[in-house]
Amino acid sequence: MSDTANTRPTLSAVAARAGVSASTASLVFSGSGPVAEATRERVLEAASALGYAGPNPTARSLRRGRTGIVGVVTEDRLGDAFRDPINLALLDGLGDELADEGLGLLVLPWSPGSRADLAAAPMDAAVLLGCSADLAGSVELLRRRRIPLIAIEAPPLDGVVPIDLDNADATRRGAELLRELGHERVALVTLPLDIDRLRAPLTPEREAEATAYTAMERIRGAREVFPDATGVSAGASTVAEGYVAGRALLDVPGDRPTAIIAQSDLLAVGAIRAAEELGLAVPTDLSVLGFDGARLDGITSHVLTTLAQPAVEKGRAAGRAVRASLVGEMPAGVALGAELRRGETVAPPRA
Amino acid sequence: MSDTANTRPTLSAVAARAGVSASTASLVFSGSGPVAEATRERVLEAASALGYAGPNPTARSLRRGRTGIVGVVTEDRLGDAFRDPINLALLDGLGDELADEGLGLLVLPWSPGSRADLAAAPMDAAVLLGCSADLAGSVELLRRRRIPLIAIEAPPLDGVVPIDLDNADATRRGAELLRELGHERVALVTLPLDIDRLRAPLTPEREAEATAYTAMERIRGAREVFPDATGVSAGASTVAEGYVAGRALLDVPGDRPTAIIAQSDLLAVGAIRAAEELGLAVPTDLSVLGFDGARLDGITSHVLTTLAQPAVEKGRAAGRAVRASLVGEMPAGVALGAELRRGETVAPPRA
DNA sequence: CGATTCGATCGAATCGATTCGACCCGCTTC
DNA sequence: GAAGCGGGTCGAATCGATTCGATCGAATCG
Repeated sequence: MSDTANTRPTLSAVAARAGVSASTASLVFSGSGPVAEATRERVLEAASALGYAGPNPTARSLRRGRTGIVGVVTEDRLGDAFRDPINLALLDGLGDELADEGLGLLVLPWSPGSRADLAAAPMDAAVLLGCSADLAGSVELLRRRRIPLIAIEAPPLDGVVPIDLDNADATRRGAELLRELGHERVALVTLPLDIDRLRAPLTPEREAEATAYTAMERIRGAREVFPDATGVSAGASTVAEGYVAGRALLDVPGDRPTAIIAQSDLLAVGAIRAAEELGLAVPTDLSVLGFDGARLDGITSHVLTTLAQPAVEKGRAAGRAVRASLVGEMPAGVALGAELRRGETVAPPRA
Repeated sequence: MSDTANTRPTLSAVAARAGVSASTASLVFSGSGPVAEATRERVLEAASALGYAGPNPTARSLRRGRTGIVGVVTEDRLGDAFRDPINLALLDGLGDELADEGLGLLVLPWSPGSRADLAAAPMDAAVLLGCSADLAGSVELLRRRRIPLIAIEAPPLDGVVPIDLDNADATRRGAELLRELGHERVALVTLPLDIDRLRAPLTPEREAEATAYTAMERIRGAREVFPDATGVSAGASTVAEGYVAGRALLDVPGDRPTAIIAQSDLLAVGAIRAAEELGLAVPTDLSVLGFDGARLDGITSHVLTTLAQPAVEKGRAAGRAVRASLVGEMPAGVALGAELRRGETVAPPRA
């Protein structure tokens, strides 16, 4: 107790007190190398007497060239990124896979302008998650740091390992179902098209300038079946936004769409709510297709027809890619598929 | 291009190429100290020629004694901790407050046994978030590292800055409202009592062994008004768990409770759902009180009567405490209050 | 019994920066 | 013209560990 200085004890201090060299003390803590039992005990005793908490992580990282940290680059505020159940599922998978390796997740909310942190944050690898905007910019910055980069559902980028989802094809299959049922007037409710997250009708101009890869791929898939399909973009993947979008599409004079392709389940639920509020029954008066198939704890009583994606597996795949990169391999990209899950929200259009 | 070795360039390499000393090159990047404009340019030029991405964060951290990282110790899997809207709101506040300072959040899901990471993760401070179980153990470990510790709603701990909520008092006020309305048979749906998260009726034994501070405080507050109140503990703060708890409390022979005090809004929603499924109208046949007052995007159409807590502010307060600690101050703890928000889910009991 | 091996330990170099004090030089100031 | 000053640069120490190669005694082997 008495010799516990008010400064953090170092390994050398412990070694000195135990009467051994720093090298030997280091071996005791790192476990790499033979140490006599008696010595080990003396060192540990000295450590606990000094209140030594183990090797300084920073110093160890410097020497070893590994921080044990994986950055997760998300958009926005932390909370927003994690508000989406699909991201949460992904995090579950990612965390799982990395925890085994003792890797921690450093969350890097990233907005254009604040890129300083990306350059200065200690990490061994980075996972780019839904960086719809200016992905290229951040990638460039990170690439210079020569750390492995894994991107979730991003356009192909040199030197970046892609973890992909067949967004276009899955949406196409969903759209085909609608067409087979007889639908012709189909409207889209898309995810935000860019960081501005404008809540507005789709226009060729807006689509041309869109930066959100996932949203655009899903639009593309829908158009393969309904080439003229249009719709509105939501400001976020939430029920509230889906509701607003739903009102915009349904509360109009003239011919309403008979089906809505929503780009997330939350948006779908919102659209359904809007429909019901307008006196439209789902699926009798309106079919609604979702995307994600994530657990929507308590959010709705409808069993959505949706394109269920393997979100946890997406995270796991990313985690495995990170691990592979860290041992020097160049992991192959992964392409995952979503599966059309038939629920109770689509039906033939009313005659 | 040609002299870009396959190894990461260092500051010295840049300095050498620019024909200056490492010290001067360092000044260029850190900005602390005068550098002639011409020199600065030469250094930056050399840096970009070598593809230098800026000072190695780890080395910088070692020298400066600061990592720029704040650990957030949560329970469980990442996803679970973030599934609770109240934690998300807290993260928003915390992230906001820390981002200004350039601090990143390192997420440390912590389960008994895996405490290795807590010892080895580089961080300048740690925020303990809902560490119901074995808090003492992790605190001891972290305290040895001499880093500032901030705990959200935890029992008082030496050397740990508390960010508290008046859980007991708030619940008491909610309970008083119920009593004033005439309720006598009141049941509790509590948050998990410990890491086992047993979904089971409350018993004196279980309560005695409970480790979840928040849950116990809220129980205590309720008992100040209804000393004999009992109920069930949920396995998580979710609608599904609330539903199960609600069934357990309501689907019974004999006298049902006329009111339920749920320890979170999600649990309250679940309980309401259970009630309605049993043909009980809320609030006519059953009053339900929630806790949190967080945004429940699209989860329910009921306007909950609840104890709204300032979750974002809780995060901000934690963030401020972290910042204060980092400049050497010993921040005072903060005690926040929840406010009874009258919704449409409580009413006098049916006569 | 000499040679070899092995286990235990240590010294010194190293990881990649930051920072303090010294130094040089050109200018002002009395 | 000497002293003083301050901008600009550099050398060397330092942060706290890890790790490689060397050393040394004891045990094994032929």
